[in-house]
Amino acid sequence: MHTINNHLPGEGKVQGYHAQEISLLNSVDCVIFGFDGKDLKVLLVRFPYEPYRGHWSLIGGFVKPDTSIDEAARQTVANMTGLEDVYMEQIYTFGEVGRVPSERVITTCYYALIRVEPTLPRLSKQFEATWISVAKLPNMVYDHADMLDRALRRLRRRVRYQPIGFELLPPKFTMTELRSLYNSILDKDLEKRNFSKKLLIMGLLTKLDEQNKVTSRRGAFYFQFNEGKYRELIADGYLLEFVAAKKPNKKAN
Amino acid sequence: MHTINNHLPGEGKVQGYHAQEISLLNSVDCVIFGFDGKDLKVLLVRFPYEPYRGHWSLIGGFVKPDTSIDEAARQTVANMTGLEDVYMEQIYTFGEVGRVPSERVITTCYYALIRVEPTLPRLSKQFEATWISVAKLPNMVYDHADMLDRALRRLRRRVRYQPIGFELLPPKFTMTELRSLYNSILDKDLEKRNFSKKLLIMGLLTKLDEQNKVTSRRGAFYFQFNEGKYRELIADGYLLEFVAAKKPNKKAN
DNA sequence: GCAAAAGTGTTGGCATTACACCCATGG
DNA sequence: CCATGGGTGTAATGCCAACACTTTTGC
Repeated sequence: MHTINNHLPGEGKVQGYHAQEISLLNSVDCVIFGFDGKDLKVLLVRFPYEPYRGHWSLIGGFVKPDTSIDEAARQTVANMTGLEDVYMEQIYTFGEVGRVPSERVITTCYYALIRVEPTLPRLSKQFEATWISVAKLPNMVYDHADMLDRALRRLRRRVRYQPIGFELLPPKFTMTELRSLYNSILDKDLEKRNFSKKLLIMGLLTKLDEQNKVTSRRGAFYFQFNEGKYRELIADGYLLEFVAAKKPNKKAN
Repeated sequence: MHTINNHLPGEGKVQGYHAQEISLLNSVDCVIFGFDGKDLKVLLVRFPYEPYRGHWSLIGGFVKPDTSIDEAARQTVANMTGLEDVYMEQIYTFGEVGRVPSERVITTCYYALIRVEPTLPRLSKQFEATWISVAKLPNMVYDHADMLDRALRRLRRRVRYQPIGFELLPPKFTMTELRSLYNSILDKDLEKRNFSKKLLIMGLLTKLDEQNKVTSRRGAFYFQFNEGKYRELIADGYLLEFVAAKKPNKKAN
């Protein structure tokens, strides 16, 4: 690195062989996905500055000199939702020159997977943070629509060979809830029997004695994600697609 | 974005609501993959500055205020190889605070796929640029080993459902050359009959009349990548894995 | 005539799909 | 007793992996 094409008059205070380089603004934006039991949602806010005041926007923040970009993304999510230790993944860095009209900003986009309910009390006040269904997204500032698009495609792909979907559910969930989640992420209608069959055969779920009696008369058994089994599977080299997803998109859920 | 956790004393010259933010150095590093007909290689250089002078390094450059990061990566590859219009993909952005000891630098990593031979005359002088087999990588400066690792994993995954492998081959290639390429990327020994069968059934290859008489007495027919067919397939929703890759890793090639 | 690479067809097993009916319960 | 969602088994299909022999020709 740092070998070529990099000789401009310096402005910064950097030393050594970086001395002549110009520094730039860096930010992170977070696509916070949530699942409310029915639809896949993203957490959006109202942009607080002119000329885009009031437009929908992802949540973000600038990268400080003594903070890693991962940490900046983590803090962004924590500030907005109150949640720590959230599953996050870096998606892509947007570095076009004019993507933010007023300034050159390089923005790294992350997604986070969280559960919707625990955030609900903490939200709402800050910039009207709102859970919005990914099925009907509003217009957004800057290139945030691109970010969301990339995040969603990444999630859809990732969910097929890693059990990250569990991050969007409470620790205990019914098979129907799990399938409903996958249906809304993949925008497919996965076949009920095959879905549970596959998950159970792989051993990724532990069936509990407890039942959810709320949504049905009969009651539906709760399951837990079996993390030990998952580790075992990937250690053995299986990180297989674990959700059949071949049918063309019917109506989800 | 730009809503929270971002209020530090300003140093930069930015205006508006960014005024108090501090800017950082941004660079790009490129993992340039090449295939010499036998092994998958990366193009590395000798790092030119102390205290790492002479250590192996990826090729990179700083991001200028009026250049996008994609463009910076493109220029880096062009400067080092003389090649334009190269297949490139952004991999990941490395933003840990201490990853470059002397300075805070945020680096976005790309990979590029090119053919080895056309670069050979142009290389060598600049920082001893050298094609090195990915099978036996040397130690590298900073976190470049991590970059290479990520790039390689991305390539291995990508190559299974997008025909990017063709970018590493000349326009005309034999079935054996193609298989040899996939063998070295995936570090597997793909079965000869099944490999050609699958490719041919998918219609992604056009068989030419011409033969390569160099590597065998009998001669091997050349093929071309059928890009139209590829577009047709993805338009129809097939972006399937098109290389069988189940066998555990035997010896490649 | 033989070494060296190219080329090709068939089969068994497994995974995936598709499909329909019974169960348990609260009201 | 019935409406609602929960839960399960089987058969047909297609895809993939495994496998071995023939062809060509330069030397």
